[in-house]
Amino acid sequence: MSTAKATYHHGDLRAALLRAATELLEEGGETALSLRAVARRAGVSPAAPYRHYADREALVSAVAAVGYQELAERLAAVHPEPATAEQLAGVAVAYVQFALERPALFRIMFGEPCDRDNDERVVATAAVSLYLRGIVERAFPRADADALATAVWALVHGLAFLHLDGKLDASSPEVVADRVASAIHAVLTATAAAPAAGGRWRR
Amino acid sequence: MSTAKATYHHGDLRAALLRAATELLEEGGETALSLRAVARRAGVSPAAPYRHYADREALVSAVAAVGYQELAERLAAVHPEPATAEQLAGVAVAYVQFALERPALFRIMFGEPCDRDNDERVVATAAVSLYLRGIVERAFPRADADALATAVWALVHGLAFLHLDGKLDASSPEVVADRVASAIHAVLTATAAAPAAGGRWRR
DNA sequence: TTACGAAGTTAACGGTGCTCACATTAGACG
DNA sequence: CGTCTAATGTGAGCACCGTTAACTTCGTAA
Repeated sequence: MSTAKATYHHGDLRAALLRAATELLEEGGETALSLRAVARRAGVSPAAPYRHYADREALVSAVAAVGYQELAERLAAVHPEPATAEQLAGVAVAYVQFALERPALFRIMFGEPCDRDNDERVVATAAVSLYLRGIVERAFPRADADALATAVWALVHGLAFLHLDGKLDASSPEVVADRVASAIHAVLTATAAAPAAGGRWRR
Repeated sequence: MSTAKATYHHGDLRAALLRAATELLEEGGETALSLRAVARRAGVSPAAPYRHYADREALVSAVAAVGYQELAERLAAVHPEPATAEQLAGVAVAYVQFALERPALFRIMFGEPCDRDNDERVVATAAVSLYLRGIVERAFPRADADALATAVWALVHGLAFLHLDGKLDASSPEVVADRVASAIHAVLTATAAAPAAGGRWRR
């Protein structure tokens, strides 16, 4: 009762809109996230949101931004400072599970063109990127950190999307976790499996 | 002049709709691909498409299906039967470049929930999957082919999306090609960069 | 030739994003 | 304590969307 007065204009729409939008997204997927529906749920006229968000895109971006934050927290919760390949795999599993648990949110975050001028978004994704880079530097100190961090992010990101799209079976969390872990294992030990003994990178 | 009669009902809508849809997608992105606009461009009433496609989703799926085919051809054109890590990298670059050249199409193909009951779609993606698996089996005969093929697809797919979303700089095709190649290189030689000499997978 | 069924049309419903002119009111300033 | 202003919410309205239903056209097979 301390939060909103509820008597005058509204209190703080913007926050209410953001919350309503998140709920609608969770309940009905991206299509359910219409500006009018959000306004309806916030108990306000269809034009009111435009006082706080330039357009639908801006509201969606705001939802995505909190999504990035939640993803970052989720990853950090797995291991504060992962430093081995197995811990890296654990983080990867968490990333994919996040995508599968909240598919609509994940698609909002990554599945559509992102307006570059949304600060929250770029900051948040930079955080994810840095976190991964840290892991890579600790686990593979002698590697090209930039390239490897990019590769790891892409690998994990791709696994998330392929599961999300039904390209890979995602019927149970266990099989997903297994597949993610073994994919990472396979790729990190691929050189050993190349035909030329030792499997050096040839050029 | 041999193709369409243009005198009677229409000739073959369905094909014309598919073509119009592809054009609109290319010109104005996903949002431009409305059933009404497609009908307009095909010179037909707004309700006509429903004789050939159950709903918008069905038409979009059809567009996606030809996208899968084109992607498959594009990859096959790089190397008919890639068998080394470098050739694999070449295929990866082609995959990412396809995504960047035709972003809207790529997003249609992968960026939204895919209805499982569209045969064309599942067949086409199976083809891509098999193609990659073949490469992996030839280049890394001693690896777990399933796991490694999955990992490679995910890696490449993730690289495509991260570039598409501006998470990675995609300003010029050259820097993209470089990044993709070195990411693959990095991940395939990661074990050698692990702290424990030899970099075996620990458990 | 006629009757049928596939393919196209028109009109309409409810929903959407967005804009503009207007009403209200919180809070700063005299 | 009163007043003015700028922010915030309203209502009506535009153009568009997907989808459906009832209707018309017309090639084709009996």
